[in-house]
Amino acid sequence: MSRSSIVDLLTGDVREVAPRLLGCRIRTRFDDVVTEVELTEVEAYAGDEDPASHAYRGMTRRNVAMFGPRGTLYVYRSYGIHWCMNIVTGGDGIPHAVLLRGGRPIRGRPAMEARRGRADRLTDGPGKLTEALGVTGAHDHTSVLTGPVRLLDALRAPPAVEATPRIGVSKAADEPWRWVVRD
DNA sequence: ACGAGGATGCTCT
DNA sequence: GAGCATCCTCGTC
Repeated sequence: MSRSSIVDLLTGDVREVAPRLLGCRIRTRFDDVVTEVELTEVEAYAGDEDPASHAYRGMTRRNVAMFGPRGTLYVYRSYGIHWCMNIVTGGDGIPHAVLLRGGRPIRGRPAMEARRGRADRLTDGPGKLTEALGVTGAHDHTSVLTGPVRLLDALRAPPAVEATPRIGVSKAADEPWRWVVRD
């Protein structure tokens, strides 16, 4: 089965799509400053089937973007301080999404260091990754297919991945819906 | 290596 | 008013 487009990449059950995103890239371009990472850590959130999802109880002011088309970015504020980013996979009003939790910088490292205010631990957490890429609430509801925050296919063969329970959730804490690139 | 605690603000009950 | 899909610093071992 071959992949013909990024939309195809995002099509399917969110628990199949999420691990498939490992090795793919997120590239942002703001005022001609380009930063790019290769994804190494993701989590799946399965809407009304998933008590840990922000969309478990339906649409709220915060989570509207999750009900948008496949490829919509859902950016929310975490613990009052950080921004975290998801890519919507459900489409058709189905609020399934993949939380981007970590990556490896492959382009624009100086800009990432400037945004993070340090030179180490640039992208090894959802808040850090989002900050390094310059993504904020202003980008909520934009599309990773056409917007300033772009999802790009992997440059090489898919990496070996490993499934674990999700981080920091209290509901459905046993579901192994977090995937990381195996070291 | 690991754990505790603080910063900080918004969402939903 | 409670509870966060977190991060950082500073203790201690």
